[in-house]
Amino acid sequence: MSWSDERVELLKKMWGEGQSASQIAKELGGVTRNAVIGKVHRLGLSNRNGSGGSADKSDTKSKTTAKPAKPKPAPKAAKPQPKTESAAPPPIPASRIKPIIPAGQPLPPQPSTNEIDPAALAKVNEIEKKAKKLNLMELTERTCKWPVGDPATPDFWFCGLPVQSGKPYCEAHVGVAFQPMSSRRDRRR
DNA sequence: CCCTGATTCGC
DNA sequence: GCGAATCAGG
Repeated sequence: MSWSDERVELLKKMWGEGQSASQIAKELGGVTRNAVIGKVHRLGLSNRNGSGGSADKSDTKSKTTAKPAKPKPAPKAAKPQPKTESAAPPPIPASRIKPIIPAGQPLPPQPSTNEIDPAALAKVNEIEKKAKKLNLMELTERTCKWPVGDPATPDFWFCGLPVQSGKPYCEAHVGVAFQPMSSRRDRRR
């Protein structure tokens, strides 16, 4: 496989969208994430908004062969969140979350959507925009299994983003799924 | 352990 | 130019 124009385009697009190298590699097919990363570097893309790993990689002494030196060219000035969003009106119409779990797995406590941390909900709405939208078959042990939409419609899919820990959901969904049992104003009745 | 990106270096 | 191997970090 070579880097055809189209493939490079897709690479750029996805990288720009913040997709991970491995995800891009999967999408392209025929390449590994290393290939993607290598290409990204060669293309001169590399850091998108500072995030992900660390931009600072200390030089690694001498390994096997003598390494001359590794001067640290100071990057550009600090970029305070470019926020380059042109057309992205997130109306979020019927973005109702109706969690329904595939098999016998920990069910998310039906979010009442009114007793959940608003910030957490906002986060969910945001990540759901770039969810992988996997179907049941594509779920793996480490893809977020948070269901979105109505299982009875074609708009049903699973988040599919990388799960946070040993949990079944990604960070955002864990946020709304595992609300600290509190705020529950113990209203005896 | 899973993942991320970064870098190096033989091809 | 390419990307596996390796590195470094979360």
